[in-house]
Amino acid sequence: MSQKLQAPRGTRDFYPDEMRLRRWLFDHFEEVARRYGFEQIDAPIVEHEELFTRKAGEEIVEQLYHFELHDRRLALRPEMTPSLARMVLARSGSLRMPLRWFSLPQCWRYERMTRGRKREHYQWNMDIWGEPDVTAEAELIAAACDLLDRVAIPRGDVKIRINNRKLLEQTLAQSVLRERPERFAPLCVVIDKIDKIGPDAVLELLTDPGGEVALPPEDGRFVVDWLGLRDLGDALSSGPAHSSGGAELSRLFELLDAYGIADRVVFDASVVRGLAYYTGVVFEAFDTAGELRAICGGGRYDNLLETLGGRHTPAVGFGLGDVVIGELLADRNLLPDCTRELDALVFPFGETERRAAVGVATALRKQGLAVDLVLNEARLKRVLSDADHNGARRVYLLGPDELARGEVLVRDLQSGEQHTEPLAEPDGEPPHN
RNA sequence: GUGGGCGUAGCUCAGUUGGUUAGAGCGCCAGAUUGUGGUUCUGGAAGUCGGGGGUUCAAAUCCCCUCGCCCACCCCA
Repeated sequence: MSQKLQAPRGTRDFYPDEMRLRRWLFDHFEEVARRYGFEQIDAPIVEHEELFTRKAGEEIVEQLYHFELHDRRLALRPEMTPSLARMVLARSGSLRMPLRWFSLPQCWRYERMTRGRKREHYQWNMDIWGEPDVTAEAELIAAACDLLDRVAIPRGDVKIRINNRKLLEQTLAQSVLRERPERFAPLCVVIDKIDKIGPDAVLELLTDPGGEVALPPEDGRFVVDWLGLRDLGDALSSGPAHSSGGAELSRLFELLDAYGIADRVVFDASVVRGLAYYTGVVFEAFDTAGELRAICGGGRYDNLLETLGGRHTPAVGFGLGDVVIGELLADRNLLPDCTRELDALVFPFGETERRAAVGVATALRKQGLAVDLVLNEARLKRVLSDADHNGARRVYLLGPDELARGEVLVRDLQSGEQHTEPLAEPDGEPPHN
């Protein structure tokens, strides 16, 4: 096939087989969102590029799909949060807080591909606006856990690492960053890489005199040592005396215990996330086997609306992409067998019976059934074979004999049993989904 | 970006000392008489052997270039 006829690298076509799996996953996203009282929103996939450029060395900004059209600089959204913030800002006077909004945006990022990383993915976003308390974080983390349960990932195969940028910021504010608090965001962007490049490389970046952070070596060492903490108690005792960030974490873990998910979360001082706008609690889900990149990530971004010119509005959210969780499910053989489902197939033997067949199909469709009507003149053998192939439960057969008697012959494909029904009111069963 | 592997029918793949019309399984299509599927049997269609160039009497097979896919590393959400 000509290369120009292939989908661009890193993008996917969804044939019915794949689409059914996607539908299955999205149904779970939507159902969890519904159970937590979230309402769905959407926004344009194309935004003004400026909405996404934040100059903190974020990779997400460097990997924008962008283009210029009629003197406008536009970009495909690499994530949903800026669009969401834009929407909140536009109606900030009339929105009744707190808000619980979710979305299923397709997001784009131009980067080199590896396993679990494409240039396009669908990301389930769950956000709460207007709630400064960590009760919001707890609610979101619980929702993420519910999703993992719904797709049957064994408890323990995925855990959620939690940290609080505020705790780190408050710790560093008294020492390393006392003279340069503005370097905190770029510092977090660098720290985010620690899992991928290791502590030594992070130290190098932090202390690079030409870098955005440019810490003295001993200060860099202090930061990297801090990141090694995995026990909240240790972090609290070695942090500042009355850190609100530490107190938030203690409270959050308590709340998560109330949700019954204390065993699925861990404190990890090295988690900061790679986006500049996070201000407080940050978290990410990862597979405990360590085979994949983060499955889900999120956190609190209380200042984002202000940076767009709005009023200070607390907000917290997470994103969970379809690609990584799809890999995880495929690896564990947890993807369901989604077969096509069709309630009925209606078959007129010839054009003489078509009018009656249309009537049967219409009546069944009015009952809410999924009905395929054979559109051409076909042989019965072929029609039954098609019906079988397409997962139809019943076939409504209309030949000259049936028409003469004012009946339709109904064949159940599972049992092979047949019975007749009066043509006037064919008796479909309720839809099965 | 570097290294390695792969690219033959819709899919999974056979096919080397270069040698007639390039194969299998699955799938697809059509039959096995009159209006009955999932099984079986028979037959059929379908491939610029990823693309381009070169060597040769002759290339799926050898060489070069190129594109694409996979893995690892590098890099990075």
